[in-house]
Amino acid sequence: MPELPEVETVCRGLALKLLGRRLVHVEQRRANLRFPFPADFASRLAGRRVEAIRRRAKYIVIDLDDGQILLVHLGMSGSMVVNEKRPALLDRHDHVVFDIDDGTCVRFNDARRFGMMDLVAAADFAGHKLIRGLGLEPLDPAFDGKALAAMLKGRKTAVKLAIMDQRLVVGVGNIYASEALHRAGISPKRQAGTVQGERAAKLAAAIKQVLKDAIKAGGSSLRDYVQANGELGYFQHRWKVYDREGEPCRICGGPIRRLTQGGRSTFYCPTDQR
DNA sequence: CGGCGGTCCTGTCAGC
DNA sequence: TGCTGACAGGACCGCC
Repeated sequence: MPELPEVETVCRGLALKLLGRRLVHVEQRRANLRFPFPADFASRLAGRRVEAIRRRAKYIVIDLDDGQILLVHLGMSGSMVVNEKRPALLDRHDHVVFDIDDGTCVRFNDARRFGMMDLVAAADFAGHKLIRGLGLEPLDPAFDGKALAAMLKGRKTAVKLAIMDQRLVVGVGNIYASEALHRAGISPKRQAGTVQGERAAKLAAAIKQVLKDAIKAGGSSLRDYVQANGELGYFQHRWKVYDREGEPCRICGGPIRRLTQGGRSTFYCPTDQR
């Protein structure tokens, strides 16, 4: 899925198009994504004005004028596509279509359907099942070496799995986990609890930096990601290690290695990461 | 509580 | 060209 920088980019793109606008019509085109849609989903959204759009972890959080919040997760393959007009032909994976009061059209497209949408009263948001257990935002100043060391302390799992654990720190997915560990010079296999002190400070800084760089670049993307503004031409990031198995490390020139952790691919340089 | 494996679903690509 | 299996950005859930 889009990781934190991609979700941030989608939020910013959606805000440009939707802030202050009304949803004149919403079409829900199937009964469920990852979860069933809430009851009367489309009718509860029709006529609502968008007051704010923000991000929490990898969730898009849309405040509406009646005190409801539309919660959206893009899953692995979800995207928001904005068009000036509603297209004559929809894609088979366009699951929700929003018609906006200025005539534009926003479609939620998600081939794998690991994404989700829910409607929640603003007062119940913090206690929402999917929100309440989330960890620290990595770009929050409170997320620093000390905070990271405290959350990793005593953990026997590999550090790569730990920094992808949304209960500890949010928004770091499979790509940026590998990238941040390479930047920090830490092996993805290292036991999480041993990342303390200077190492933790370095890793926290590296996580912040890889995320910031990607946000600055407009969000990086892979093949089925479409920016919120609907433009194709998506950004090709030059990863340092991700998806570069066998290619030369940009630091030492040695081959990048791949391994499997928690069922997912990890990429790293065995020379520079310890 | 921590840690691990299974699971949801479709699309794409490498290899035969 | 067609088939098959592996793999793809997530994360919840149940089990030990």
